[in-house]
Amino acid sequence: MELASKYNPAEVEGKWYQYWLDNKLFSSKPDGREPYTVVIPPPNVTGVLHMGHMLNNTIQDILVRRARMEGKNACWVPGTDHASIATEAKVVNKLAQQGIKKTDLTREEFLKHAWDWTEEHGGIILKQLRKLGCSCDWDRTAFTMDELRSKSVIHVFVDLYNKGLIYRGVRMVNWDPKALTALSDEEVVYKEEHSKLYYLRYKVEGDPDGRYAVVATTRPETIMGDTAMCINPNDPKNEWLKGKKVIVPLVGRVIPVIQDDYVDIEFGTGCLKVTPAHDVNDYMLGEKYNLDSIDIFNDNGTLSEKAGLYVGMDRFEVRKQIEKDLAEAGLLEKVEDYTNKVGFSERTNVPIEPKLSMQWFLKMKHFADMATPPVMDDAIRFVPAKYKNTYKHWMENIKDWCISRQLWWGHQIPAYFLPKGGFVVAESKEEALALAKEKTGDQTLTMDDLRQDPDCLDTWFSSWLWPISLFNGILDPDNSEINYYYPTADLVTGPDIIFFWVARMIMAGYEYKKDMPFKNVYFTGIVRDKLGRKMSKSLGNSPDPLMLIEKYGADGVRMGMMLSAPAGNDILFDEALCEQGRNFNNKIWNAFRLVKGWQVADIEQPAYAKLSTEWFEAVLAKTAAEVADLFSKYRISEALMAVYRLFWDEFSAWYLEMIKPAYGQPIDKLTFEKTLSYFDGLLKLLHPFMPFITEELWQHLYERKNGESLMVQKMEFAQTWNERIIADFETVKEIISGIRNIRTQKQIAQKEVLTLQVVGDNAVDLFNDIIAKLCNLSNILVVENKSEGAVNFMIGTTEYAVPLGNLIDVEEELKKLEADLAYEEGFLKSVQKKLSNENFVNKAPAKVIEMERKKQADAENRIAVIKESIAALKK
RNA sequence: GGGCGUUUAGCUCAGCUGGUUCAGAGCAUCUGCCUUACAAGCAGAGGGUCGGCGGUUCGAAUCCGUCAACGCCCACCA
Repeated sequence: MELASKYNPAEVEGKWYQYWLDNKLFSSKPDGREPYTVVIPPPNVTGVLHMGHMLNNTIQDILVRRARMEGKNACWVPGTDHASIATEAKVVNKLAQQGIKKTDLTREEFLKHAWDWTEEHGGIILKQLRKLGCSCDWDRTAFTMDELRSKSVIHVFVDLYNKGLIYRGVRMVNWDPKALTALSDEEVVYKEEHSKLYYLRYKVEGDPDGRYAVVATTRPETIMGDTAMCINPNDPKNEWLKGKKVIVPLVGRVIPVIQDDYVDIEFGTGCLKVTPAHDVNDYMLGEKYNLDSIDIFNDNGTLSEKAGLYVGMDRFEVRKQIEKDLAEAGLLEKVEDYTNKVGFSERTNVPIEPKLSMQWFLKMKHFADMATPPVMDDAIRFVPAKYKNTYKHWMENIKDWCISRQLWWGHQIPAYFLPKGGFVVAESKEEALALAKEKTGDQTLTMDDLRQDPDCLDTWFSSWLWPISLFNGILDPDNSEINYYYPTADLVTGPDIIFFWVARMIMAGYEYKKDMPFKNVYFTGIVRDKLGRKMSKSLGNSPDPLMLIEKYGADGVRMGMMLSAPAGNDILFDEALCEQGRNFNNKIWNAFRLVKGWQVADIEQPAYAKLSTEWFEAVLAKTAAEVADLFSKYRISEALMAVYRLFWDEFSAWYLEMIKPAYGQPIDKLTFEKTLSYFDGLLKLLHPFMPFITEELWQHLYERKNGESLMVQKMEFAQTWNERIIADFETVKEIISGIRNIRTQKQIAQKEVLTLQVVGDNAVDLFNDIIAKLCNLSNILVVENKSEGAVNFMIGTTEYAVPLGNLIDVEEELKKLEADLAYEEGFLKSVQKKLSNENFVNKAPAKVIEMERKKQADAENRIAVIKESIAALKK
């Protein structure tokens, strides 16, 4: 077989992916094996692949492929999320470009557009995952709004309502004036803003002296909603305002001065304007003191009729205008610069408006109580564990979840309003009608009399069921699939959705399966560029993943991602890492070319080759065990590094060089076959990280039958190994390095044959042939004294020397030896100091003292050798 | 304002309950090599008083305190 000197991923990746698909190797059905289940964090259905997905899905695929090779029944379920608010926004934008307003459409018309859009763009991202090599069971591809998932969501809503855990009511919610919907607390991100603090004058009603109170506010545009002013009862400077009434500037409304110790005496003037409709705290004050609530805003953030002033203007325009008007009216005391935190909508990035509105809520305490202990007790393991704290804190301060959204794209809330007030909740309109008749006693009611709540549910209200609903565990709770695949094994996701998704899945798991949804959660970091900046479209610092795959191959990119991705740490992505990945592919490729290029002959195995195979066998087994251990700790990038070094250093640089036959010579059959089997083992270890190149080479390693694949080979390695040979060979490596170093320093070509002298005892003489081979030595001799004109080096306490005759530079050699001597003497001194310290000798454990004594003896030994060498040179 | 985390070579990170010359790895850098698998390579080398200060200890990168810088999460101070 002729192989190019460079590996070309493009030629093989598509071929093998199709082969895996054709042979149904990703497919999973319940059987007698131990299941290993992973559910994909469903990407937005209309999204495209970005670097975060690349990282996340690479990790999942590595875990899944590894588990599959460990003999488990691996099932990775893919799917997409309808992403209610994000998708609806995209559709609205697209319609706007065509000159269509959402408000001009009926719900049905709009949903038709949304489904068209979903079908057009939907699933692109899943196709892209195939390019990356993801081994998902595509036959199981699901969508959070497909029939089964939708029915599950509706069923759960009705169930929780019947359990009394869902309620409807008017509450202060986070209102997104752009998306025109309520949001949950988690969908609000607080950002620091440089704004202004306005000091407004509120004249005291009927005050003969025309006195006024000053109120500091960041939102002067809300004064039209003021229904009280509040002071702290213990505030002496505002004592005079007690029991008075004040006049809202410009508006002219007379409002009472109330007292509550909520007010911070130190802040501003100690006077607080109270706007119950537009501030969460004011709302609480309003409730407490039974104040009027005037909602001055329309849903889109413009001023409503109720404001009386500035009607129809945008809230931020009003802020500018009212500042001028207040100043003109002499009602603006002063304006200060001020920094405060403003809540923004996570999706539309506009400032949130606290708004009183009728919404559906889920009571959360019940869920938090169930979901906290398993994480704290590590029944569900978080990697890294630090997120346990975050989780606990959120659970302990949980608030009810606003689950209704004023959107059309999503699961419509299964509540039906009755003609004469009230509502019923049911899974279908038929059931709703029956319930309605029962509730009202009115048997003449028809379907047409029922009006379904137009709102839909928060996206996360469907995603929280994902690990269950994927296996139809909601509608058919005891089916064989859910019983087999649930609980899933590992969840791989970002810490940014720990509350949105992870926590809530745990809640749903215990509510509906009485069990955890997954055993381990691996939190990835955020992918940043090499300067540490978040990747974003606007910065243009986010590489296109598909271009990267084209350039470096999927295996190269996967390795690039994994090289710097410890759990929980942000990863600083640098294309150079993909290059490293590609180079590694090439290394593997070329090692394969070498091995497969050998002539094999039926000759006896040379002793050095036998020893080499014994050594590598030990290294392979030991590293495989290390890798398994690292995987169990989810230290995946370290596992990759261990395999990388095994292949590059131990196998290619050492082992292959050791057994490589001389030019034109054949290799013995036994060594060759062992080498192929090591290659086979290496490919298995590598396969989860780089599936394509490993499959390509595995297929060529031996004759394979159609349908066979590395993907499903058993990852099995010896559990014990010869530790002694590994340790001995480390010494051998040092000896070889020492000789190579001499060659480099003295500029002696590899072709020139040298000899090696071992002064005293040769502890690793078994390896003489190998040392001679790798260093081009004619012989290795044990001597009592090294020859004159030999350059020496020490490994431990053994001296090695290479006779060079008159090649050596005496001056230079002396200099080097003097430096060594100085170092050794310094070292000896520090050891002696330790040993002469009574405290140390009395208190340190015997083992440690013994160690120090050995250090001392060794150092003395080496010093003697160096001094001897110096003396010899000076002669 | 509260909580958590990080700080080790130019970069990204290991270093578990303090003790084998423990200060490591990969990349990058430098030097020499187109040696018949691989220049996307081979061989060799340099580089850090483990953020600062203080403490515990015979002994601290490792434990404690404190300060600093950075990052993340949470929080209704207008």
